[in-house]
Amino acid sequence: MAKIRTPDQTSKRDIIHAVAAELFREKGFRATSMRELAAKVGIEAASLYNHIEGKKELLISICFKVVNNFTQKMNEVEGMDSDIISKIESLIRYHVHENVHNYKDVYVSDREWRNMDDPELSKYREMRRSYRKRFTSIVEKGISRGEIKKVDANTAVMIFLSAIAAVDQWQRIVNKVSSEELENNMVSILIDGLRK
Amino acid sequence: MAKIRTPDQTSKRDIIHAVAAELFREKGFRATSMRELAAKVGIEAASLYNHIEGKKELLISICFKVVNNFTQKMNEVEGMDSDIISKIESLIRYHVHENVHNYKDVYVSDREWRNMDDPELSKYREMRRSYRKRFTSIVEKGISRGEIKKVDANTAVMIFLSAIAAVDQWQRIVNKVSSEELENNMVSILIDGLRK
DNA sequence: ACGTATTACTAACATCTGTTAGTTTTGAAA
DNA sequence: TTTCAAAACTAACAGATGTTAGTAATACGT
Repeated sequence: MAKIRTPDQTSKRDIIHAVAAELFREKGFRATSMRELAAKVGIEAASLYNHIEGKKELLISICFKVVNNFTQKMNEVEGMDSDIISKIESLIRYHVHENVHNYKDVYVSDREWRNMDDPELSKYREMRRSYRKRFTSIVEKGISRGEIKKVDANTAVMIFLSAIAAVDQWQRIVNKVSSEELENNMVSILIDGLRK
Repeated sequence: MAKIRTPDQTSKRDIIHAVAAELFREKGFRATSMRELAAKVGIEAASLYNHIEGKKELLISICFKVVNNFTQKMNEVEGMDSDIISKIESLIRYHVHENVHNYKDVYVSDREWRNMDDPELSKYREMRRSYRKRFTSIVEKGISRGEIKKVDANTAVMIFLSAIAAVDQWQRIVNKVSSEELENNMVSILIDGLRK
């Protein structure tokens, strides 16, 4: 026999997934062709199918990798023994961190998930919905405990998630300011507002 | 001669543009076919070309309509004789209003502009960049006047714009809460923060 | 009612798409 | 060196795409 499972540090499959995330982010899922992806990997389009199952599978894999990470973080935070503001701060910092250090996958998951089909589409939507609901519950608990002023919890969570999701669009800022500084700025503005 | 310029209240061209915005929003520019657009208008695909120049022209028209509106509003606000917090509040309220009442065009302009080509693409990017810069300048003036606490102005503007751009994704909230209530919630959270 | 500009239609084009079939090359275990 | 699975290649498919050409229907000013 020969060439049995070469568990290279980075398999070609992983390379393809990484390049796909890069292209999906730059041009969008639909605007990225398998021939273009293959060229960037350095092989012919047909050869991709020795490593992956298809174009849609690439998107599904990226989207669920991201959403699983956030769900896991939410599990951690919910189990924390701390005040509500600290929990929210933890979540904001994690979002910023992921959007800076894992921005390709996160961006694709945020912007291109519409291109999935059922049943994955439904499952993905449900996971996102559940995440937002858990986030909202934390804010509401903060309000009832008096740690947070009375605002619409849904609106607050909407602001957090969308503001953070846009971090990667502002590459200039990310380049100028360090990730940590960015986290601090966002926490300060979101939690304490603008007014002096 | 016959059929000279029928200035109907809503020309077929306007209808096509409106339906296009609806489809581009729902499925994305690339995923929307001219045959699908035509079917929703009630004609054949080829007939569209009696009214419009092509698919790309539809996107260009939508994107610049939106960006021109925001630029005009910025002109107004810059000319206002009021304190900085009021100016920012005006901009936030205008963004929320547009995102609720003109959400199809705004969404397409925000999310699908990548599908334009040069020279429109460059011009569009420059207009957005200019708008953000002017917004940032307002925040910075607020800081130097002592109306606003010392935050990174770029980060603050990023939070505003992205948070507001996501309003339309939260249809449940928009449906439950009135546009005015939503404006008030967002102004409160963004300007005064969460902490009690 | 007539004439004509507008608008709709059918048919087709050239191109691009994701994917499959079949074949050859490659590279490590034996 | 032999052997054979892994992985590359070429060629082609079937379908969708935006758009054009050519033609028929339509509706309005006269």
